Amino acid sequence: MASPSPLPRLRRSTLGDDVYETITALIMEHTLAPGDRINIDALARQLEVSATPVREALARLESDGLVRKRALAGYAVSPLLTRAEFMEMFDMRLVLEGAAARWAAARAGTDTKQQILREATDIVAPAPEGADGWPAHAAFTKLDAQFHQLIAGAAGNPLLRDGIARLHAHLHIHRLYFPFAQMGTTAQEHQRIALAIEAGDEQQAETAMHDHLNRARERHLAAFG
Amino acid sequence: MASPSPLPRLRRSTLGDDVYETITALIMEHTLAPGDRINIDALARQLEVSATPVREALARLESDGLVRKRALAGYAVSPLLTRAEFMEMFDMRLVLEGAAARWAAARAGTDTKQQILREATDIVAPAPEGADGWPAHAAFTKLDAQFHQLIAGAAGNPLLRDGIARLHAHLHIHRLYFPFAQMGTTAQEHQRIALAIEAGDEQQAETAMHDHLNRARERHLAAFG
DNA sequence: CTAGGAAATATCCTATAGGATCTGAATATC
DNA sequence: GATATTCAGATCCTATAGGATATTTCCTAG
Repeated sequence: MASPSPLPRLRRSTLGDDVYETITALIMEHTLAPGDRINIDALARQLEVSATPVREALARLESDGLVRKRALAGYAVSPLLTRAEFMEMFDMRLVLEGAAARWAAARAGTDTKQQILREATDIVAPAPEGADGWPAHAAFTKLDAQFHQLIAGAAGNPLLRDGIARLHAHLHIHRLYFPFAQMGTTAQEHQRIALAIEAGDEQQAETAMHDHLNRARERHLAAFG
Repeated sequence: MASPSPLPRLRRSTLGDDVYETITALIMEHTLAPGDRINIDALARQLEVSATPVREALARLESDGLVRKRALAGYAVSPLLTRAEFMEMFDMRLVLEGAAARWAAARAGTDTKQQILREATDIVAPAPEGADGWPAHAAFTKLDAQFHQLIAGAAGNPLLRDGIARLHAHLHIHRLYFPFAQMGTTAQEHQRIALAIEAGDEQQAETAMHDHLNRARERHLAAFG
């Protein structure tokens, strides 16, 4: 037997890391709903840890923008976006994801481009068991996020990828409040983006991404009454 | 006497907030240099606080990207950017600050536009006491950052402003390692940006900002050998 | 019934203590 | 001399305790 590859490090995380991930998930799943006060002591009891790692996790989440701190009064989940904030976020998406599409068209390798095309196609048939309504919507939302995340990664700039991820975390929290997606229309929009990226056409990729985002914005605006 | 306006809240921050700001300043001033290990206990002793608010401040700074954590081994100041990272950061600046210039041209009010013009002019005479060399460089760097920050604010999108601020924090850490600025050239570039913004010419504002950033990139590349 | 104040309780924040793990120096082995 | 092992001390992480502050509840006066 040749020399074995080194064993993977068994553990390089702490309780604080676990708590951070747990709280993030609680927020994403709306167990901690937007605007909710976060009771540190109660949460620590539920998680069966002391308040110390909970506080540290919340400090990180504050800088992530997912929670807000009021000194001496504790933390709360960041509220749902106002209509104005929603518009600002889409403006920012236009800037960042437009650039991501452009750079992906310029830089992505063949394998990645094929994967982007596959993801654009997969979105049409998201529900594996003929599910309908909310489960279909959830599956679609997940695939939509994967598609955008894939392009963000394909752009080849970690700062851009992280910036888009931050926006998507906020967007994800809002998914319960958005109207059910129009999957056919979105799929076509995704495919136009993917085809432009595959063709290496930077300008067309950006235009298609802008088109998609602007239409998504209009679709989502119904949630703001 | 009409009803008095409510008195300002006397204090709405905690020791942890103070520690966060102190550590940020230590990093910005290179008292904690890039790559340095951060000894939590020693730092807590120096600051005459317990380790608790220090750990919380570091948790926030981790999410800010200014420090990195290695579980069970503690924190270190994020290292200086590699050449590749520096290039990625400038690509990101082109995207974000290009958009900021465009939006500022479209949205800024007359007062703000005048202020932008003033700041572009002020950068020519940064040293109040005929100082030379490093103090002039420091003063220039500060005014340069103010100019960019002003435009980011004038863009009217808080997400964009925050994104640019994050980039600038990283850039600021590197200022000790960059060549002395060519103030005359930079002033001209700033003025071109400011004039385009004042004129409300979005495209020209973005082009001028791109031009400025690309030239700044070239000037700074000497620091990478 | 409403408003204001006081008291009780809960929560937040920080210091301290202690166990787990890491780091670096000293020592042993080849 | 180079490398591996051991060990002591330092450091990190988390739990606990206690004081400060905020929030909630209760009571009283108008």
